[in-house]
Parts: sequence; C-alpha cells; structure tokens
Amino acid sequence: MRQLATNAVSCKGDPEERMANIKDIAAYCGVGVSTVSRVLNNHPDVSASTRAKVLDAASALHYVPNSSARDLAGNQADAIGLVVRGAENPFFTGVIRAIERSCAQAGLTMVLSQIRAGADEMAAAAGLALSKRLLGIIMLGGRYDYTREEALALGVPFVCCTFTNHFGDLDRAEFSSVSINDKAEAYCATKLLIEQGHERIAVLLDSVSDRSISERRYKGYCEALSDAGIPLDEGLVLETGDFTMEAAYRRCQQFLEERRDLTAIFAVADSMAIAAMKALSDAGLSVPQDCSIIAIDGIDMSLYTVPTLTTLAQPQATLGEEAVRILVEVLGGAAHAHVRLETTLRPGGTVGRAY
Amino acid sequence: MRQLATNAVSCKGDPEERMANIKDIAAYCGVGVSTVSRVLNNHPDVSASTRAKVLDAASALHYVPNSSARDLAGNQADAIGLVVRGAENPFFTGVIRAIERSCAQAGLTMVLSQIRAGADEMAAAAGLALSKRLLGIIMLGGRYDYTREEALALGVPFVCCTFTNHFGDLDRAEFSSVSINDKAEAYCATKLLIEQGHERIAVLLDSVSDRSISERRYKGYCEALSDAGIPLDEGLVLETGDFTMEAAYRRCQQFLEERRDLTAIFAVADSMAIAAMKALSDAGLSVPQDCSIIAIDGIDMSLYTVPTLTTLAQPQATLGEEAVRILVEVLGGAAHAHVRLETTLRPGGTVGRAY
DNA sequence: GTGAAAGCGCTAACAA
DNA sequence: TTGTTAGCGCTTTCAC
Repeated sequence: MRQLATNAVSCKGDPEERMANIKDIAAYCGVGVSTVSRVLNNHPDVSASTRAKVLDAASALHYVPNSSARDLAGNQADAIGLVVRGAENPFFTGVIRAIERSCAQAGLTMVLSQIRAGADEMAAAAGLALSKRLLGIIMLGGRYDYTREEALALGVPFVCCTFTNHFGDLDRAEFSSVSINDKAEAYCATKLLIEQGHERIAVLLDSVSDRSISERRYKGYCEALSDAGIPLDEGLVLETGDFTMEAAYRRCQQFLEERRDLTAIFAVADSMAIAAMKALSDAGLSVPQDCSIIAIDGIDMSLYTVPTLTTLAQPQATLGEEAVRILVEVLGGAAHAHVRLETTLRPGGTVGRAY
Repeated sequence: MRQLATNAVSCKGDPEERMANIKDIAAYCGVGVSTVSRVLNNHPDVSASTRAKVLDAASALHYVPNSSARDLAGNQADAIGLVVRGAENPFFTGVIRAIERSCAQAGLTMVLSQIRAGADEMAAAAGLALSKRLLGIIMLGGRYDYTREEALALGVPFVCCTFTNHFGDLDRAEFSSVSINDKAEAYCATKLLIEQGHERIAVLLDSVSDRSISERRYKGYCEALSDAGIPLDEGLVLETGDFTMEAAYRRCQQFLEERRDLTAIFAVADSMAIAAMKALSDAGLSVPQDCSIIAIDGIDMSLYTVPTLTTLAQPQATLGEEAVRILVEVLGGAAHAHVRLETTLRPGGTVGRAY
C-alpha cells in the first residue's frame, strides 16, 4: 500500500507549478526531446549552439532529472547497495563514510541497509538489488561462507569489504573482495605479545566458529602460540557471542572473577579491547602492568584511551575506496578483483613486557 | 554519462532469463495487468480466488516489483533522504541506525548523504530530494538557521533531528523537529558541576557562534554560571573549530600548557569529553581528582572510559524513531510537529567535588 | 470484480 | 545533426 503518496506531494506554496521535464525543455527551445536527452547525457553528436540553448533552458526551467524515469528507461539505477552487518562496530562507520564519499565522487547513489547481527545479509542484499535494480552491492562485515547459489540469486556483482569468502565455495572470478589477511594479522598481533614474553595470552572474540573474522583471527592466534611452543589454554579463549562492547565487558568481568593468571589479551576488535580495558580496570588490574592488550582495527577512539590502545590499524578509508573502485571497474566490464591490504602497527601504551 | 550501465547487466549465468514483471504474471494466470497491480497493492476489489492465483504466480515467477517503475508511475519514490552533517560524531551513528530501522519498518528506503562539515546541507538535501523524488528529508546535525527560502526550495517536508531552527526564520508549521533543549540541558550539566563546588569550569565546544549546538549549549553554560554568581572567564572557553576528537584533544593540551587553574570541564559532546580526558591524563592530571568532566550525548563508548564518563544521555534511538514517525505522519497529511526530548543523567565517575 | 488503455519522464533505436 | 517513436514496468482512471 502506498498510501503515503496520497497527499504528500503538495508542499504548500510549491515554487514551480510542476517540475519541468525534458519535454518542457524541448518545447521551450523548439527542439526534440531526444536532442535534449543527448545534451543532458553529454552525447557528442549535438551542435554547440543547440547544446547551449538546451542547457540554458534547463537551468531557466530549474530542470532536475527524474531518476526513476531514467532508471526505468535504462533498466538500471545509478545506485549501489551497501549492506552492513553489525553496524554497532565503530570500525565500520569510518569505512561507510569512505564508501559514501567514493560513491558520490563516482556519481553513484548509495542505498544503505543495516541488518541485525543474526539476519541473512545475502537475502537482504538480494531483495535490495532486485527491487531497486541496483548496479551492484558492497557487503560490509558479512559471513565468509557464501555459496554460489546465494551469489547467483543476487544477480548483480558484489564486493565483500573487510572480509572474503574463505569458507564458501564461490569462484574467485565471481566476486570481489577487499580485506586484510585476518589470520596473518592475528598471528602478527599475537606474536607481538609473545615477543614481549607473554605466554598466558587470552583471546577475546565473538565465537571461534563464527565463519567470520573471529574464526579466522582465532586461527592466527592459535598458530602463533603453536609456533612459539605455547600450548593452547582453552580457558583463555573468551567468546562473547557478538561484537558489542557490552558482551566483551561482561565476558572479561566474568573471566576475571574466576582466574587472573593471564598476562595479555588479544582482542579481535578495538571496541572489544576497550571494553576489556574497562573490565580490567574495574577489577583493579592495570594495563599494561598487570595485563597487556593488543587489538586489530584502529578506530579513532582507541587513540584516546588511557593508555592509548596498541592496535594493528586497518586502512579504513582505503578499504572503502577500494571497494567502490573495484565495483565501478567491474561494472565497467573489468574482471573481479581481490585486494589484500595490510595493517599498520599503531603503537600505544597497552603492551608491556610480561611480568 | 551513464556509461556504467553498458555492460553491467549481464551477470554471467543469470538465474532467470529476464526478470518477471506484472505483465508476465497477468499472462501466466490469464488476468489483466491491472488486476495484478491491485493484488500486489492490496486493493480491496479483488475476488479471493483471483488474488490467490496472482499471488501464487508472483512467487512462482520470482516476481520482484521494479521500484523505478512504481516511483515513476506514482510520481513518488518510497524513499526518504537522510542528510548527515558531521558524521564523524559517533553520537550520530546510533541515531542513524534507529532511523534506518524505523524506515525499514515503515516500508521506506533510506538514501544516505553525508556531507562535509563545511558544506551546505540544505543544498545537498534539495538536490537529493528533487532528483530522486524523495518523499521527505531528515536532517541530522544541521544548522539552526535555515531560511524560509531554503526550506521552500527543498519542496518536500523535512524534519530536523537533534536540532531545531532556533536562529532561522522558519515558521513552526513549515517543518518538524526532534531534539533536546540544548540550552536547558547545558544549563543542567553546568549546574551539576557548580553544585559540586566548582567555579572555574571550562567549556569545550566547536565555536561559541556556530549557529548550532555549540552556540546553544554555550548559552546554557553562561546562564548557569551567571545564575550562580560566577563571572565568565573567557580564557576557559575552549573553542575547537569542529567536533573531532583530535581538535578537542589539541585544544585541551594547548590550554593545559598555559594554565591549569580549572577544576572542571563541560564538554558539549561525549567524544570531545573523551579526548579531553586523554589530554588531562597526558598532562598528568587525574579525573576527577584534579579535574571533573561532564558532557552531553551518552554514546556507548563513554560507558567504557576510565572512569566512566558522567554525561547527560540523549535518547539516541528515540530521536531517530520519532524523526521517522513524524515524517511519516506529515506525509500522511498530519501537521508538522516539534518534539522536545529530555536527557537522562548517566552518572559516571568523572565528576567529583571541587578541591 | 475485472480488463483495456493512457500515461509517468526518460532513453535509444530508427529515420530523416 | 536532429526529430519521431516505441517502449521501460507500473498505477490508475474508465468502461464493462
């Protein structure tokens, strides 16, 4: 039911009687509509004088193209969809900003769809793409196990931003991705702690088998321990069930009530690390004297914790920009691409030597 | 130039030959297109049997309505625009989430446009609204001084979210707003500090004359001081020039190099308060022993600072939900509304008695 | 209760 | 270089 439309139109005192369309312009300067269309779309085969005339008319009549009509006629919208899973993670907001900015620069509209943590982003994406005839989709923070079937149902090209299809059966030629190497970076973070003499290192994550970043980063953590000859202590694997700070805080708090024989924490996200710092502080432990912390993300906020969070910073802006760039290229006919970016160690004050 | 559209369509191995449209459905079950349209739009005058037939056909054919065509025929999109000024403020992300959620529930698509701090959000909004034939606009974090002329150029109803038209010449009947009473809440925050014995209270803000929240909240700060008989010390007015944490940090740092005879800070935003806490800490001052801090916003993150930030929490979700609710009602023909919400004191550990 | 037909504003053949 | 025309998929009178 589109009841909304009923009396929504007449905004009192509308400046123009009716919005001008290309027919009005055509009539106004005595040319055909196709000529107007050509001018408006920068087609070459128009004489300079006609072009000028049309352009003048357009601005005189306050012409604004109707994108619905455009989209309908061209069977495509000038829009892409951005489907975000887990928008509560502050890390994403920087990426979203970059994506929005890049879209605007490329002349694309961005349609945002944020979905609940539990929901199926692929279904959401497919709905969006189909009904809005979107050009493509960027998925932010999704599952790593899309199937070919899901991908085909989408019907438009998509790029995974901040993650890839590690656990799925997608062909690399069927989708694009921009992300860091989760496992390698987690290995790196853990190793940094080990090099400081830490052995009882907890890992703070969503779930060891979330088919997503937690799972991958957990693997890197395990491998780093194993390479250093440190046995995995399952009691130090802190699963929170989601990526909220609240869950991270509670999990740490609960853990600290049971045992305190840890000397470091590797958190899979900055926001979780910040929550952990709070839990440690509330438990009377100080960072990094009693417990070191390292994370992966590099959100703005972690520059302002006390002490400053030591983290492997992902290039937020680049992640977003690359996602759009790749999508635009794919839309232009290029092959799908997979970009792997690296983090930068942003040294802070949360990592010290093991006591 | 819409070159993008060229070879974007044929996603290899498209599941269906071509997307089904209502004509296909009509043919499939031997009825007219208008009947199909009626069913799809829940119009009453259709026999139950036909309705069922059409619905079956629709799902059998994987029918997805083409919103461009709908919009064109109905001369309206099922979409509203959200124009955000200053998306770097984490406070907004919670509001945006709520708006997006509410839109989805109301069956509306949300088109997001984030604009640079300096840019003119009204111009951006007008462009969006006109070309996309949007139903309405929600402005998040904009200027308080829109003129009637600007509002008329928009052409669609709009609601100001988190702010209002305090300095403009808009008629209250011409727009809606959902916000807190900035001045009163700032008065409140400042008074809380005064009640703890503080007299040398700094205020941390964008600019005392930003025609926006800083200006309004500054007024509340001044009034609270004045009511308490405390003279305004202009040296304690810390203007940052924007709402970034970086600027807030630097301004505080610079201030602390010059003088330290303050006992409290009122920050107009949580994020700025967090940056201030860092600056104090880096200067060797502790909160709240050496300096108390209070802010307005209530972002998630400030629950996890050490100590927890004392803040007047705005109802983020409600702000967003109300904005959408009002817009929907206005679109349905209702009069414009102005909702004033109140903050909730979220006690933390950053306010103590003056030494 | 249902169908035929006329657009919505635009793009893109196809003619001229 | 330009104009004419036929749709794009849908909604909505207006007949039946």
